[in-house]
Amino acid sequence: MSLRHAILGIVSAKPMTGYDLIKTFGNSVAYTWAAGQAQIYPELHKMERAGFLKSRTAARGAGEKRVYAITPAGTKELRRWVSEPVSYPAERDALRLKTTYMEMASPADARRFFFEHIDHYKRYLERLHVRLQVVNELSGPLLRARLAKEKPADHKAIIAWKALGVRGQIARAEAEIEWAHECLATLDQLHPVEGAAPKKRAVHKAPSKAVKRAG
Amino acid sequence: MSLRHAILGIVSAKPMTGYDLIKTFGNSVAYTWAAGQAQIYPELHKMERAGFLKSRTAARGAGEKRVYAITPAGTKELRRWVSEPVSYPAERDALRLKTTYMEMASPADARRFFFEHIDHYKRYLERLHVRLQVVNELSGPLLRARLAKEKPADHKAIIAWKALGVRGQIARAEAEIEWAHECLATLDQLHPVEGAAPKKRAVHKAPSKAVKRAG
DNA sequence: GGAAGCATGTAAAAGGTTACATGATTGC
DNA sequence: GCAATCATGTAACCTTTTACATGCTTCC
Repeated sequence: MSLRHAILGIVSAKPMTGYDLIKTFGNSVAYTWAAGQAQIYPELHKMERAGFLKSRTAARGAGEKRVYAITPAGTKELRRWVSEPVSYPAERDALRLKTTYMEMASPADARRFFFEHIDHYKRYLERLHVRLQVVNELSGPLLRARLAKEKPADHKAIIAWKALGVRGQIARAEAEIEWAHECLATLDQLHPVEGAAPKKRAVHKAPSKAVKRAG
Repeated sequence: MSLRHAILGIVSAKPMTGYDLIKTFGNSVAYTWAAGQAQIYPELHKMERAGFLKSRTAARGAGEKRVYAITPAGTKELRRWVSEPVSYPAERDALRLKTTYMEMASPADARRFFFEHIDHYKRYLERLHVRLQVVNELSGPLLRARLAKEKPADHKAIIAWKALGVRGQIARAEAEIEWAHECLATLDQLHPVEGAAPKKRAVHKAPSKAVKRAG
């Protein structure tokens, strides 16, 4: 149940509305724990009932909005969770499963998948590098709010751990890109492109036909 | 909905019972798509109703057991799915989220987490390497059954894709281990161990011991 | 007056986990 | 006889996704 703890982590830096929280989940936190609006509002209600959050109404023009702040019990729960061992979830990866049966797809489709894989993770990497810079330059408003609450002696550690979280995602993304290149290389060996200069050892295949096509 | 396609992939090699399928999910497939017994039996019923599988009863001593085989519709569905683009799920990683707030844990707890992370992925890596060897040596009964059904000209591609699926998981596990070492190095800088010789600019280097644990 | 963004919710369904529940067969 | 393993299921619960639903405020 980490959605709860992701929320506690965010509001521990600064009280905010559900809407603000949703935006935060769309930016910084999304790199490690994603959550949608339909999950966040009900969870806020549950957390207030459980005593981890306390809300107050604030003015918004003529109307009102609800601002959530962490309670001492919430802070305690956050620390408890941080110190508790993680349990590793079962592996589940659709593209990897698909790769296992990739001989059933056309070489063109296969090529497309791995290009898309590289593309996906390259774009993810770009956002991660931006995020890493934001962390290292302390240019994020939430991080600034957090640092303002903590002793200057602790700032170094706070920044280091945030950066390492991002670096972990970067490492994973880079591994995915490298793997996809490996897949493309294998694909080129299995199905040499007509007219293309053979790069390495050409694979000698007697039948010129493609492996197998859907149908 | 990849559970369905994982099942189709397995039974496309060889007809089997639900029980056999569960064992297979506990071994080979588990590396890319995990599923428990409580999911598999109901899914088999649904798939038979949908026409993707056909079951027949087989003798088991005095009793009976149910053997599922893929139908032409099932084969078609499998090929359709393989050729269909994947959609990337939202990122969700409990340890990475926890790392973001690791300054709230004690250095001892933090150290423990990353050692456990390394340990977890080292053991996973071991199983993956065994699996890779099984694939490359064609010593798995399911893979043999599959190859027996396909043209020898296609064998190379079938093996290559299975191996690449495993290699992807290996790449990811290795990236996790490297990252955890980076975290440990940072931890050493933030909280130098008493009596330890201070390294300047510690690069991620494995601590000589303690990474290993009895299985 | 209208668009963009602020703000807050609910409902239904899908997918997955944990626990419960049962009984036959094989090998020692 | 007993244990391990074969074999098949269900129930309750939790988490997440997709879609529906509403209305105010700010700025142009």
